[in-house]
Amino acid sequence: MIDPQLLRDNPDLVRRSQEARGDSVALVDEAVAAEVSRRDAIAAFEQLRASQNQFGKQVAAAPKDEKKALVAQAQSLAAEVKAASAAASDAEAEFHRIVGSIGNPILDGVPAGGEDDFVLIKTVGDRPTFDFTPRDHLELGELLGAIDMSRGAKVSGARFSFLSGIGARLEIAIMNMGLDRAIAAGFIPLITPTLVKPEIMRGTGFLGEHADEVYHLADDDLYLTGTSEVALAGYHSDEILDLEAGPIRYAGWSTCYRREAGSAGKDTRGIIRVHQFNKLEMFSYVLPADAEAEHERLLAQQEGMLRDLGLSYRVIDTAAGDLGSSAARKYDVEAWVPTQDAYRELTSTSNCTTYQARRLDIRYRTESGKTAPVSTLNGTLATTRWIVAILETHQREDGSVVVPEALRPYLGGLEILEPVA
RNA sequence: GGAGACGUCGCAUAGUUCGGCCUAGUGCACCACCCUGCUAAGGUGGAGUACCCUAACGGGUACCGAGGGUUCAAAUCCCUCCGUCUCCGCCA
Repeated sequence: MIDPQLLRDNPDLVRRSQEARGDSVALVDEAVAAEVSRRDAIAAFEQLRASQNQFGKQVAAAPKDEKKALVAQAQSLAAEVKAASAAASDAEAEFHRIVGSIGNPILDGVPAGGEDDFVLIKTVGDRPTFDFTPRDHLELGELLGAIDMSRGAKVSGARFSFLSGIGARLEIAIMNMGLDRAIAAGFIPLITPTLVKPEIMRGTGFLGEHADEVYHLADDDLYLTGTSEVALAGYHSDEILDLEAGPIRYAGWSTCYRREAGSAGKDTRGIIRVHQFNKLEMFSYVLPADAEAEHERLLAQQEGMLRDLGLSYRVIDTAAGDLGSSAARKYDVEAWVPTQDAYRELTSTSNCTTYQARRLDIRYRTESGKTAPVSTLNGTLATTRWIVAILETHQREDGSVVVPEALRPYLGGLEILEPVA
């Protein structure tokens, strides 16, 4: 949720953000109006309630013979209070509904527009070149006995896979490499629940426009998380955190589930876009003033991983329209995928400023002793999809794949992945 | 899945029998000040969260796991749900 104070003080800033995102600007004015009626309704209710409380004391103190008359008198007041109370909670709900649908105001410098309007920040590493026709990740995966899509489809349907043999080991290796680095950088490992309650899913902002991307278990009213960000953000919900000693950082390890509802026909081959994968996610709770610096830290962690895995990549500053509602800025790190002749997203890191924390009620104590929402940030540190870029980048003519040095310790020293007979 | 107990303002507890004197008492911890010649004890006061009104001082409302209900009035009565613990059953 955005800061209601911002709505009063600087609605223009919110309007500009909505505009850049391609979202409704009129919503801002609706929100301002809803705020006024909310306050009026609350004031009216509280005044009535105060007089009812006063009256209650009179009744309690009155001698027996006067009580009956007083009680009769209080009945109409009670009805008024009830009506005013209902009006106040309606106005409150309406206000939250409207304000809740306004996206996090973007940070300075975030480009306006949609998916293609990103700003390129940097390109790192030489694109691999081959003196043979490179195989795509699925062909390689099958040669290596690492990826089995057809059995995935047999058991669970399209967009499900089995990682077998070296494929399974490769995924665990990537995840473990990420975990070791995360621990070294002060992140606390956390294996998170992947089923969460509606309020947590809503609080993290995933039940907005993209609600159809989320699996829902109707019988239990629980949601399958598409990223451990959800559980990591919910972890400290309704808490007041002590950030005196610095940011609180977690590395969440979980399986992720996505319906991929809007991507029919897109990336249907291999494991680029599947319904289920594993991911190690960084998540930081920081003071608002430290959020942008933390964002750069998360990005640096991600770049370190890609660089040491020998991948060629670029970093982009995602355009406003391509941000989730919670993010005020998002950097994607995209690796070069030779057979697609394109950069594909391997990691994403978002600065949600205080937006997510406000929804989930995560606060810290300011110097004056007041409470204020913290800032939250998240970023991928390792995920199944990386197998795609690693296989394709480091492949050789015979279908074998050279293991990047940094990854070898996690594969028992294995240097070359050899095709199975 | 069955039976039972419990969920109170940081922690621990009182209050729930018979609704109003509980806008919630007490202890510990905490903060400020006082006293004290000493790493202690004592005294006084303060102290939760959110929202609303106010220039400010200050005032008001809500919150006793969550949500409904009964009532002039609910921590206290009723219903639903959630969580914790104990016992039993079932299953990897």
